[in-house]
Amino acid sequence: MSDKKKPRIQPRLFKGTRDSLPEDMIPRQRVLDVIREHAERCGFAPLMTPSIEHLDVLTGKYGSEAEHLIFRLAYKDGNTAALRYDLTVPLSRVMAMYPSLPKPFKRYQVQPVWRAEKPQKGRYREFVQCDLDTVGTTEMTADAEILALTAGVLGDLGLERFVMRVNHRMVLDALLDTAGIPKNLHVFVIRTIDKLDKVGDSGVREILLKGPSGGDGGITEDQADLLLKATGLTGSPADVLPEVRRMLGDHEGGVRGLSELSEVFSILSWLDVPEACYSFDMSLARGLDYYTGPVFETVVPELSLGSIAGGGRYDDLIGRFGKDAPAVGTTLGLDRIVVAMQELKLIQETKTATEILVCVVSPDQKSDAFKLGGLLRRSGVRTEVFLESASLKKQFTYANKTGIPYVGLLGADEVEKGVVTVKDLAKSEQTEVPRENLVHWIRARMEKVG
RNA sequence: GUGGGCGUAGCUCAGUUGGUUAGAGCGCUAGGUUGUGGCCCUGGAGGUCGGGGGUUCAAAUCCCCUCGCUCACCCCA
Repeated sequence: MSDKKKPRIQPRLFKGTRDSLPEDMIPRQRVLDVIREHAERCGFAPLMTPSIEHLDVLTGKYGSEAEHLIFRLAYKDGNTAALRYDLTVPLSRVMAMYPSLPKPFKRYQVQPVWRAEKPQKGRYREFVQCDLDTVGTTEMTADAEILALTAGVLGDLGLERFVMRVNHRMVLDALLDTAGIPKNLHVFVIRTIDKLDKVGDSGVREILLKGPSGGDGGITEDQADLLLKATGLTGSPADVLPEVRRMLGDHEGGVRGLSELSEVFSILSWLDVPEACYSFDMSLARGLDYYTGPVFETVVPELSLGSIAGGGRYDDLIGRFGKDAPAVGTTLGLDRIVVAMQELKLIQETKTATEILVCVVSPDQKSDAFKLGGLLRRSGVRTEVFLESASLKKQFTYANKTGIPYVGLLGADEVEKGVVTVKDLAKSEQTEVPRENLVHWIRARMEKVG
């Protein structure tokens, strides 16, 4: 009857959003488990904040470029609210609101953020971020700990060939000062340098010489030479630090930035972070306005999906809410990490967590099936008991499509003999297992698989 | 905001001088096999050809407008 009627509302997704079906969620949860484990192992505590904030809490923090990308909400009488753009600004608000929190305050937070961008490959309007931050200390130990934690997580996930690029905002500013670049061109120059990966030295040089308006008003040839020479200095800290120091001379901010970086790198070595996992990279800028000290960004060079993590020190951000506090943190791009792992074939496709489906062979055996299911579940075996009275064909089809590896059959014969017939769907092998051995039997097999 | 590509079944797509009732594969569903899935065979359901207007005896096909998706730039996870 009404089957014939078409639904009036077309099911569709809002631009830039997607559904995470079980096959997407299962690997994501695995990644999340690793992140959570590492975070708590290092003393980071969980935090959640609302998705919606007052608009003025968010504005003026990210810089004019990013500011357009804040998702604004209008509600009654022209009041304005917005969806959070990242997790760092909400944390800053929390720190300003609860001054009695013990310092240093270390927290991790996993929640979606929203950006009103035009979506494209690997970029969405809603995506999940996982942030790790330490508030309340200016010590570089905090910066280094966060980098080490990032490396630990990525290493544990099997992403071996990642590189954490590290730079320092003060060093960058010192470089521009040393080159004699006027303050009003700093933002332009830094943004241009950030494009090195894409357009290369010559492209960057061209843009720099032309200036922000594209005509003249750019920097001089000599300045461009100096900048490109400096940004070419990328690699092991032991090699690069001294050269940069020579280049920047006595510039006060430069000296301070370099000494902070060298401290960070020392601590990383104490923490046994392999040298191959990080580099000093003079070309790293980071777009967000609120960074004040070390900045970092993690990439997997063999993949072209942008950065999978990024962060830095933001000592002045919390102060804008009235209560000063230094802070440093990183964002792990949960979704992108999963993509990276998929592309590197580090995730075996799993559609279900269920280990065995207990079939209801006939209505008479319903109680036996559910009793067995209960027993298995109490023993920690992930068990489904088929909920409907249906043909075995249908029940097997369900197991097959869902990806459940084992099927248990408990009919009159089995009940009488005190066994369960278990079929391995992948191998198409079937055996009778005594009821009391079933838990052990499954455990042994599931562990072998992984 | 600026450019390019694409909209035909749930999905991936065929469908050229405009011409009967718009097709395939996959998926879904029922059966072949009433204690057994994946393979195979047979049947079934499922389409205002993105939407609107125009040209024409006739439009998925040609023209105009519009909406949507997508990729790139910008910026970023």
